[in-house]
Amino acid sequence: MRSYKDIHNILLDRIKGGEWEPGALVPSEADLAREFGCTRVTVNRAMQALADSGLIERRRKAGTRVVQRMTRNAVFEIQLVRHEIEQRGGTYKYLLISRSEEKPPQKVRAEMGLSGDNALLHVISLHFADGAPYQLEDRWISLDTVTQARREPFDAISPNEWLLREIPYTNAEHVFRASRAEPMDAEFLNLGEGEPVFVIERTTWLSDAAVTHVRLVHPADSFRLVTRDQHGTAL
Amino acid sequence: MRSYKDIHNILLDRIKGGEWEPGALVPSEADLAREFGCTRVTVNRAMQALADSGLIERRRKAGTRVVQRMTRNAVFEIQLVRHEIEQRGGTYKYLLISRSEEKPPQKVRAEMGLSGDNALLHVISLHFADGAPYQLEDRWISLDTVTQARREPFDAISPNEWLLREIPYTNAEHVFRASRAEPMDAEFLNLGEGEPVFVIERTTWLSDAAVTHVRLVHPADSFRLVTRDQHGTAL
DNA sequence: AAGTGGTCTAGACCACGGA
DNA sequence: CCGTGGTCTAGACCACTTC
Repeated sequence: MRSYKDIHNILLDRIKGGEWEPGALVPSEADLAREFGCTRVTVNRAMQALADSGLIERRRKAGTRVVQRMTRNAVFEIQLVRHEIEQRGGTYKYLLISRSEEKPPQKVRAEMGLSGDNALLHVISLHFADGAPYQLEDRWISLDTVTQARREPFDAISPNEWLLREIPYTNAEHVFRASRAEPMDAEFLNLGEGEPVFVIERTTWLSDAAVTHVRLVHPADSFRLVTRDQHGTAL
Repeated sequence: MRSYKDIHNILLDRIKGGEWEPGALVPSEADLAREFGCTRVTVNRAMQALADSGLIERRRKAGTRVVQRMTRNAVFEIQLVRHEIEQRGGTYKYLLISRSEEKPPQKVRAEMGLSGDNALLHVISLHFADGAPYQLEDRWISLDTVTQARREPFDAISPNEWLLREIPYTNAEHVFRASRAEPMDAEFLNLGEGEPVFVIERTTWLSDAAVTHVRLVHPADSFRLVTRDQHGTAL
């Protein structure tokens, strides 16, 4: 018998192989169901998977077409810094640098979409791989959303890890860029000022409430982000 | 009536709201089906969506649990450079720098997983935004996989655009990093040597055959990669 | 109006894997 | 063993959108 996965793969091959060209109209579910000797539901499931991975577009009555758009998606996995390091067989160390309640700069406030001028929790810390500074974490935490953070010293566990363990989030925004080491970056990462660094800025929300905004700075030489992407592999 | 999307959202709320904590066992499909007054299939569909977005883990007999593993996926969209620039209202310009058949350096060969020592097509080109160099494209194209490339001069259309239009691919690997401008980068991007750049290296395959490997270099100041991610949003 | 995808039900069998 | 998820069928109704 043909499972929806079989059908998915067959259809995938037809697209990859060029049998169904970009923009082409694909047979209807009913036709394919007849062809494969199964129910329309089964075909539907295979096609939904293809649509989810962005290879086809479906519209009622208009039918299903192979996409023409020239964008593809790439997926990367967000891990704990600690796991990232340990997974490569490195030794991880964490160091708290400072922890205070402060009013954030305008830029952070804007990024998090905050309206009032409440103080946030500002935690700066450092992550080491094999004894060398690997990542500087400069983080702002909303005390309105994450009230528990007020009681957490962050001296033994990084905000990164604590938040990920304690606080769910629903939305995230990432910005990746190359930049020059700022004075603080240079000091803690043992770099000359202006040397290249890889910066990740991440803001997360729980529903509409901002949770945290963080700036993660890595020495350019010791950091790379890798993705491996396959068509048809859903998230 | 309750649709699978309703159920999906209800379950999502229970996870987000902390009613079902990380690691907790979720009721069985049969129980939930009774609770919502629908078929098990409908519940199954809602749960599959949650599993796809990585919020729950399901195992036969063991049941379904809210994940504890704290990795999440982020998705970014890969566009044509031209579209990227035009979408921001910028003016795009393309310039071919060189085009030749050469044996690639060992590093490129390894990245593409090539065994022989065939020559590849080596195309270097430059993409401008509003008159300023935006991206240097240093690309190797497999002439075995992409025989048509031999006849394409790439003087009017960039390899980036040509490949995306002509050649399907099935797998891709991306590496993102910050780096120092190499001599060639500095020359074409109007940078001082050693200044920070943002580098993307992409290799793509069609089934198991390598298609192309490219190194895309951007001045650090004018490039950022942004993602916006929501739970439950499949690819 | 009619064709196409979206979804549900009721019932069934199977595959996996924990106890 | 047996509970849980994985999947299929047959039939049905609905929702959308183009013709």
